[in-house]
Amino acid sequence: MGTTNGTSRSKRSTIEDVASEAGVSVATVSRAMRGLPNVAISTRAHVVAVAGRMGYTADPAASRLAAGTTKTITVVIPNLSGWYFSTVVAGAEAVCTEAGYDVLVVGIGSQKDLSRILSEQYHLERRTDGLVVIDVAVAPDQADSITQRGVALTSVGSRTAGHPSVRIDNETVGRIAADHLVELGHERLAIIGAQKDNPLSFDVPTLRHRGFIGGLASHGLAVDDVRLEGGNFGVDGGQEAMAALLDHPEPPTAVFSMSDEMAFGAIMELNDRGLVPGRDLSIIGVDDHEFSRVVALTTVRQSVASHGAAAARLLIEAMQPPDGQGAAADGQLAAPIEPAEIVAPIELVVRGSTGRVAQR
Amino acid sequence: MGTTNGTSRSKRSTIEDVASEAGVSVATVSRAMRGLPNVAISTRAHVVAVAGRMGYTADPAASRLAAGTTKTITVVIPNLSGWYFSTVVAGAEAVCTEAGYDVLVVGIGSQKDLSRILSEQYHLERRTDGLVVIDVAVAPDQADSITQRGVALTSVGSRTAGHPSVRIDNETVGRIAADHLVELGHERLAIIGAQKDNPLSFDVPTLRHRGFIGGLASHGLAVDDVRLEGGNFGVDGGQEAMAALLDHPEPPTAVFSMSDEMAFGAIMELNDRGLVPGRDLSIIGVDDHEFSRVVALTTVRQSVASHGAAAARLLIEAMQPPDGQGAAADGQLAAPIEPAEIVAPIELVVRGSTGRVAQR
DNA sequence: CTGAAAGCGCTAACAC
DNA sequence: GTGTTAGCGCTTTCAG
Repeated sequence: MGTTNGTSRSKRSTIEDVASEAGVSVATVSRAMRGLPNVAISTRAHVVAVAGRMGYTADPAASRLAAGTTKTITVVIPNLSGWYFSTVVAGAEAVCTEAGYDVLVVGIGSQKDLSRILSEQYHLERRTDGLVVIDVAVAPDQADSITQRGVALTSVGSRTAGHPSVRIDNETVGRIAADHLVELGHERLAIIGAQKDNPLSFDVPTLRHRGFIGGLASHGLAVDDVRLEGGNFGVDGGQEAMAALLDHPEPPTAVFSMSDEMAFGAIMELNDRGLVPGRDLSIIGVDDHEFSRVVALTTVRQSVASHGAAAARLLIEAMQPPDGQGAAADGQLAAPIEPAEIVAPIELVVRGSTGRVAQR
Repeated sequence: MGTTNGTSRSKRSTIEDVASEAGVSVATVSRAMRGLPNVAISTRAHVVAVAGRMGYTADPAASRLAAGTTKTITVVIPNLSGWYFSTVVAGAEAVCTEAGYDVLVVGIGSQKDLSRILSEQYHLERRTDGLVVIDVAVAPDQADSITQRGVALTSVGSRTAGHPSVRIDNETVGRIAADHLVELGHERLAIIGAQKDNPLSFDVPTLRHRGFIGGLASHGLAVDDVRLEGGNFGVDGGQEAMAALLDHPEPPTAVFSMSDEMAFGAIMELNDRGLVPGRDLSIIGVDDHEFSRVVALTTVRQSVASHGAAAARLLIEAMQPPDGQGAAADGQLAAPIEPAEIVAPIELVVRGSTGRVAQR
């Protein structure tokens, strides 16, 4: 008993099916389904009901082509494995899915991959409505080109000028670590994870380093004595760094590891040498990795999952059409609202890996 | 100097632009770009060159609509955070991206979410060409409906009848653990992570359990003495389970933890009680988690990242058009090729957490 | 408030 | 081999 042709209900229903079934035009169905204005309240109810009964939903591919909007958010990360990144992604994914967005994940192995994504011919704007960029440096001009193409941008871990971001205050992280260690009486200190080279940049290691040094200074400690070791933010790097530190004739009594993962490696090295963390040598990390409590690592906690969620929310918000109701009454342009910059809380979590300086 | 209209090169070029610029029809451009047959070799070269010069690439949204194919693969997981899942995803993502597929990630909190994805109106087939399902049970009829909709399916962690899969032999996992412990002289054993209820199913805990028991039996050990504790496969669960075991008047001398993460929790509990793993009580896990070596956990290793990569490859292979060149010479139907079922290798990794039974 | 019609950019028959 | 021409299913002016 169909309206137009007698096709049985085997195929997936299209907007036309719904239109004829509801006795309205496709345009009306389209409006009704998307909550656009200019639809009689009763009409809308009817259409929605019919659509529901028929199990109709707009074909995403078709609406993408027609509307140029994708209902998709892309998460860009250096690599998916690794606790930090996957946790952030998990937080973001939950929010996006909840809001009806598909979540695309792309791993950026090298800076090259980034430019590929950003290149004209990748059709970024045809694939996604917004980008959540995690711990990837986006140059200002890249960022602008992204938004000019109609793609929203939010970063977590570092800020991108003019765009929303979620991050922690990395200098304070360093300062908290320094305070804690100094209060325990330590004076021979070292850092694992420091970026030895460019000491003026604004990247995470540098900021934490600066904060740490600053913290020491404010306690009247000489900052030149702090030994630095690199460490690629992985377990291996941490272990090697600690080994190097311990091989020195006069090893530190406390070390600040810029990530928990490196701290784990450092702790392994201590164990291997029969030293016990918190007694023979104090170590403090950053993150509060899920595993930190297993090895009783003192750390500066950040709640990574919530960072991802917050970033996703900012992004979704940024993607809402510029204005809803009251178009600026007077002729003034709406003041270019400052993009939200969330500085997430951090917190010292004291466990067994730090203790009073051992008297020698 | 354009061919048709004088629009400057400001807008992204379409297939028509390329066609007129190359002096051929859009159909030819389409064929040439996609490597389809029936294009003169010289024409193809020319078209590709022109397209390259113009920075042209097919708009994904448009080709999805027209061709019904998405060049997108969807990874379905219980949750993204967690070492196991994120590692599998990382492996899959790398392969998919390499092959030119976009990677969609969807977290399945509950069984409900799965059915949502699978429901008609989600237009699964309009969003993705294939599914990699990680540790999610897909019912046979669900699986069939998926492929009937033209979406390929591969699972990792468990097999789905009639579809490619990547998994390990979980019974052997249990057996290896049993062998190791028995060889060290242990006789009072326990399992952490056992599924106490449905002992006949084919899920992972059950299989490992069965293998473990079987292994003991083949050494002539009574299987009824094995204490079972649940444990949700997380650190907390492992800790609680170990606590329960130790509170028993006659605690085991060795325990088989069905995952490394639970083993970590168990080790915490041992530490808290001043017991040392491998001396006072032996514990063996499964996975070879990246942190297992940090706590010297003996474990049955599986190489998780490669599982994800392998699954992605199987999927991509399965999505290739049924046949390329030599259509079956005689009238026979091509034998319905058995879907590949990869049983990945596992390996005992002995570290410090297991040792000879302590003499009391 | 609603409908008609013109595309969105590409692919896939079908002719030549 | 190559060109022509319908659509894919939806959104969006533009009239009423």
